[in-house]
Amino acid sequence: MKKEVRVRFAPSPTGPLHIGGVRTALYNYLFAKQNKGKFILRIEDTDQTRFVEGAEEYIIEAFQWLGIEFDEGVGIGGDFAPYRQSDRKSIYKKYAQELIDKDWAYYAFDTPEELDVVRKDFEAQKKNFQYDCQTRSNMRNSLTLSSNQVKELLDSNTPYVVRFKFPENTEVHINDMIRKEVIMNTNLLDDKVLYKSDGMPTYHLANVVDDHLMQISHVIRGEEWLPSCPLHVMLYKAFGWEETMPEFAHLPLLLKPDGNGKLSKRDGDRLGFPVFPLEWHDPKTNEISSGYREKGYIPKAVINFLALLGWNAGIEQEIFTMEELISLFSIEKISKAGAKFDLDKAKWFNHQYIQMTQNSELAKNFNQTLIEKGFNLPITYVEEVVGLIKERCNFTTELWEQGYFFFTPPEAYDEKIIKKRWKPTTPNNLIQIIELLDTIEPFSSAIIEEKLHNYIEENQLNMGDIMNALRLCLVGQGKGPHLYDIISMIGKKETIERINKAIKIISPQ
RNA sequence: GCCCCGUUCGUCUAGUUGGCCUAGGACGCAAGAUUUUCAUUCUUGAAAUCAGGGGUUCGAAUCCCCUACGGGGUACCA
Repeated sequence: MKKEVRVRFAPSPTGPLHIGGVRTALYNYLFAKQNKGKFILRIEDTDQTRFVEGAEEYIIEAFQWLGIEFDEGVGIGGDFAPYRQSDRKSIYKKYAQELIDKDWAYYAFDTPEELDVVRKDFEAQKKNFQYDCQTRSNMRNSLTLSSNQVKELLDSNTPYVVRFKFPENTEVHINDMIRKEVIMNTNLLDDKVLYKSDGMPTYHLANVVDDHLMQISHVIRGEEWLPSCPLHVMLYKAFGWEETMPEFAHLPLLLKPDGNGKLSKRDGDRLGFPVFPLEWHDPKTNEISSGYREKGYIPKAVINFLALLGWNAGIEQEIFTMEELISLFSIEKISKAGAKFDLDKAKWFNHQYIQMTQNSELAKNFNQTLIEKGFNLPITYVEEVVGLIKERCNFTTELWEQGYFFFTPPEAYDEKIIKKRWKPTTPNNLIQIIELLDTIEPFSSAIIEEKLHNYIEENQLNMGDIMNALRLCLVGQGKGPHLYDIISMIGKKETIERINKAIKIISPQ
């Protein structure tokens, strides 16, 4: 019988959720849904010194915005609660103790200061210190001290940590679903701290214990965890949990768009694109980092783009619904190399999704902006405007700059267009156009187009000059959708007013 | 330094059991078409001797080795 798929996303609440983390979560989600399994949110806050106010709430809100739902976890609950590691503090100690009792771990009394000294010493000799099977015999721990000494230290509340005791010269085999077999020798691995002197476990212990207790079937996480995976595998062995050990998949990293290296917060600020799903206000530094949501991205576009950054179904389709992603996803098809973040492609995806989004839905959000700006118009009007301008928007935030003229007259007139299209005869021609417009009934786009074209032809006027000058009057720039659509939308009265105003400002007599 | 992972157009990638690859698609770029404008859209094009070098083989982007380069790790951080 195949066991139930249970995967988890386990961020640490040290700040906003990085977009690479979003991708990791997405892959976990797709895998869980495809296998009719469970997707769990576990908060890994074992480092109390790095706790950041609001980070946990941010993470939950970000996934809500993205449309990624958890089945269990912080904020939802479930059979394996609690899901926050700080709330699980009491359960880890006995597991650390179990390892000590089984001789898979030991107490270490070396203080951070002492370790520093040793490290500096090694450095001076151009060597690298590692607390491992070679060096542990020279340190202050329960391996070198007598049991009486250890008992005394413990009884007198001397701070200690618990370290994993790697066996010497043993090969650890990892079966990674993406990279296949990876082998590492324990002689090169250090005796990682499992339990800290503050009474909290480290990631390594907590992660293995919780994954076991929560019956996690697959661990899908970033590549940065690959080097410590042998420790995790050994921990499962030490606990005697090999039978139910999850399968591992280590994802390639998201790289910065220019040059190389992990995508970081600074890159976003530097290159002008968000690295976080939602805008983040740092409570300590007061710094603001931009978010996809505030920049006008459609959540589905972000999902689609992210899914394809490191994974490919092997078909030429590029636009996928979440349902399609769920059915097509496979861990085996995840690429091994890191992927550079491509801003242009993200923009293209967003453009595609804006075109696919219903006008009514875009209008709902756009109307908020309009209300903030003091425009209160029927939603049907806003919907019509959206329909006319959305194809020229890459981001929903561009709706205003692509369509302001449907709501308010231009405040300025583009000098370049004036130079190119505003001739000495223009004002007179426009006055005639006004007279013509005044007679048009019904004032619909098609009729206006017909009448205007006829007029221009009959009077042997230059179509380009007239049309562009007219556009300048109404829009203020050489851009925008079909002029006749604009004219009919804003109405006869407004059109005529704008033409008169433009003539007055551009050609004052 | 040491350990691990990786390396196909500028970018994301297809290519998974070696032959249909004179290496395909998308973004971006260039040119053209459409258009009263800006976009959109459409067409066409340039763009990877598959990191380099050795093998194995009738035949390698695909298998093996070496080198180079890139990334990750090397904390009482996750």
